[in-house]
Amino acid sequence: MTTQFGKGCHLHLIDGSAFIFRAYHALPPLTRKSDGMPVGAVSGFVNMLQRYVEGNSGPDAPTHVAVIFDKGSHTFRNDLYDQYKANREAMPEDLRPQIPLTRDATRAFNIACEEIEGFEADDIMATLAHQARDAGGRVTILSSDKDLMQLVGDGVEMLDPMKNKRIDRDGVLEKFGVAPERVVDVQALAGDSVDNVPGAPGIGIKTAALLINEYGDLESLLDRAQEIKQPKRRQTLIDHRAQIELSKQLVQLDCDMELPFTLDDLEVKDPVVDDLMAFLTEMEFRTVTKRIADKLGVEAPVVEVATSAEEVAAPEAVPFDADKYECVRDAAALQVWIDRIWERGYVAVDTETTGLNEMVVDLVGISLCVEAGQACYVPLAHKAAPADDLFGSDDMADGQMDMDTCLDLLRPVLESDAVMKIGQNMKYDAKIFARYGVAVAPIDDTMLMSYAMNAGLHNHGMDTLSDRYLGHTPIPIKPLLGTGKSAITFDRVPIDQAVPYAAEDADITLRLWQQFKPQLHVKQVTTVYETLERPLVPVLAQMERNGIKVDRDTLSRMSNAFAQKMAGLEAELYQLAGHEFNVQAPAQVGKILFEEMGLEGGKKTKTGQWSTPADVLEDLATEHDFAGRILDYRQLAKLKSTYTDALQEHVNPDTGRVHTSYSIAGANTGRLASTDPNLQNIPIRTEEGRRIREAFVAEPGKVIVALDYSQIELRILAHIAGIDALKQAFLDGIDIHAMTASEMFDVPLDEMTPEVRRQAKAINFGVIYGISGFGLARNLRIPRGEAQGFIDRYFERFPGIRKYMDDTVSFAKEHGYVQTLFGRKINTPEINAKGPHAGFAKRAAINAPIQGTAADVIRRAMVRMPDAIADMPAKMLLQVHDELLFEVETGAVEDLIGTAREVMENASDPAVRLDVKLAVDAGQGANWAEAH
DNA sequence: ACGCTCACG
DNA sequence: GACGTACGTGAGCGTA
Repeated sequence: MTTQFGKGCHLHLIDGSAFIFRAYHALPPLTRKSDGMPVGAVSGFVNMLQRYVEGNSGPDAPTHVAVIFDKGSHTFRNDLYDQYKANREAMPEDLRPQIPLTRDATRAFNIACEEIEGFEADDIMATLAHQARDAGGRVTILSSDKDLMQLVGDGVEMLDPMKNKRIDRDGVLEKFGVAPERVVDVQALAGDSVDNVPGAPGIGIKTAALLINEYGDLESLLDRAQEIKQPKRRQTLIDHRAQIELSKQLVQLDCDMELPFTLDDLEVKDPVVDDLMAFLTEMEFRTVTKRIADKLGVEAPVVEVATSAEEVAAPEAVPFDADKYECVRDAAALQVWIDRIWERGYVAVDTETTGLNEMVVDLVGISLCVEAGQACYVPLAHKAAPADDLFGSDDMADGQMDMDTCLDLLRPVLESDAVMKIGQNMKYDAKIFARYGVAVAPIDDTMLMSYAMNAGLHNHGMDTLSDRYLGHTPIPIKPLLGTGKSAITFDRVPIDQAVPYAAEDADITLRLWQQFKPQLHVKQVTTVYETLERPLVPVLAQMERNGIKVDRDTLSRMSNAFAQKMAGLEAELYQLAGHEFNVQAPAQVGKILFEEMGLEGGKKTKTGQWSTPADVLEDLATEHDFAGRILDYRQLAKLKSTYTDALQEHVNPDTGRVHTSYSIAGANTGRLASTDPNLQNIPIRTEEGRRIREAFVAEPGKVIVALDYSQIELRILAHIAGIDALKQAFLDGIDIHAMTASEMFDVPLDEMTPEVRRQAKAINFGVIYGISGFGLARNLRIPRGEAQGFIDRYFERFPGIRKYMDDTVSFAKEHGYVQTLFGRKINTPEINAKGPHAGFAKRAAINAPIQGTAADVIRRAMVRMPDAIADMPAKMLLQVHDELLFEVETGAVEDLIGTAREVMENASDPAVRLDVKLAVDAGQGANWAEAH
């Protein structure tokens, strides 16, 4: 019954993207009950298709129809002009997962559904319209996009589906002032701010049409531009000729594409009722399913809708099956996966490497997963022989793709805006890819999703998440790599063993994502995830890759000096003790102090050993030199081993710099943590330790700049607890600890003694930590009763603080979590515990909103910083909780300080209006010691 | 592997 | 009435 497309045929071309966006914006967010999948746009899309189908009767009915979609964001137009559509807003988060479903919906209606990588839907429609016209048929384009108006004429018309208004030649003339053939000329001149087509500055559609009508076409106009009377207009056309010609190329649709299908493939077919009903049921659309079933004259299938998330069993589990994972060994096999990724719009990615330090390790292989249970591993650099093979052990194993070939094939998907790349701790993989020249974006991260939802409940490593949320224990890596000295790197793992392990990681990640993504809304942490967690990934990746220059010679000299002093102290200590012992063993030190010397005040740890912490030794030091010497020795040993020695090992041989790694999901409160090495605890409190910072230097011609928030936690406390006296003090720029002391002890500010101020300062910090009489007493070394008196006095003067504390604890007891000002949730599972646990949990709950809000503030500043300083010769290097460190060219220091301070001081805006202004102190110098 | 101690905010 | 406590981290060392 197939008829050849030709005279008498009528082709309908539906602009799929326009349908999707209209559907998305017309409907409120709607989620599928069973799993929370957003389906609002799909529902709207289905409605529009249904209305379309219903309206297709009578003599004007189409014989052929197709819905045409965009695919990928990179087209030949981006090659012509990299700014094409560059200012287009990113696709909304909850729309992206619905895109593949709109394809499914179209197929469910048995309507042809077409898209071609690298081309816009407009080009496909242009080509089809020309083919149909040339074959003698009629064409109707269902779209209101003015870019398509150039196609109108000779049997091609547009139909605005919203206004139900047909647009023919006259309609185009009305809109553009020229015939359809000249529409591109007008667009080339007028440009298009939506698509970021430049055009000619200062010329709009009206003027453009005037000029084209006068000179006939664009080429003639540009050739004869000298003749234009208005001087400004003339000059614009002469100056911007290249830009105008480029614009024409951008707006000109491609009517001669090679299509992998023919018009005949687009013939109108009746829907297959079962397929359509199956799709609607799967989407859990009750009303729409019933309506369409009625229209089709069939019984509506029962759509089961769960009443709450808890009642729903886990989405029917596809069992984990390592045998199903594919090993991808050549380009053809990889291409199959890439095609599937484009079709899906998302992919879970995992990299395997030769180690854990992403600045050093080599890429060994890549895993991909597009659907639960369906994953592959692409081995790239596995060695042929195991490590203990003495002969030819560096030969590559057979059957692996060439690294560059693989990365070149994957790069388009990994960099495409249209494909979401899903990872578990994506910062790691993104840094690896970055070193291989691939800029992975956009990304989702299951670790960060878990962190946003479950901070405080458990850690967010893959093993934990898989066990907890998928009920599946991942294949352990240990048996593959071995332990200790005989451990091998992943490139020595035989490929057949690597495949199940590596592919499973991607499979797990995808399943976690499918589960977590819809839950972000339910748990109301989407904004936290999207503004405070995820955007930090590229920012931190860049900072970590920047690294900071560390001068090994400086450290080395200090290390030698420390060693000498330690040797001297060691000898003295042996003499004082009367025998040799291990100075660094607390148990031995305790034995000497509390048994051999018989000193009082010793306590034992829960393991039964003598305890010798610094504060105890400090008290003893007044009685006996031994304790003081131990303290001195310990300080030096700490500085030497942790800083001057270990830090040198962390200098990267390629960059000469130290590259820390930040954990985004480590600290429950939202703070970052720095590891390998920890650069957030470089000494500063003692003069000797502080000198370590002299080794953190700027390159020649550059300067280290440090900006830190002044008293940010106390300011946040003043805001949250609404303490007017504190707010006023910050407003007036008064010394906040002195003010506290003055209020508490009725001492005028100008008679304040350092001792009284010190006590008030301890109380201020104590408040932030969830103060207790015992803790304050120990900190200030005063009797417990006296400390309690201070606290009572404090609460009398600042009753808002006590209220904040009580309110916070009762909120935590009721809800099981506390919140920062920006909505970050910190779970408090122990808050209702009995016994000593309870005290910990209470204090943590009191502290978390304050510490967490401060953490949120600096995160916001960091996310905004790269754009703010983009045109400055400056790099952001480190974050130390309330401080950001930069390396800046000497001439740009003041600029950088001005801009970065602005970003930091206003970081809470516009989400939160703080009653207290945030203040930022700045310093600069050749090294970190000078900058602080 | 774990506890102790100590470096930072 | 006793208990055991300042909040949040990471690293190096000694000891099991």
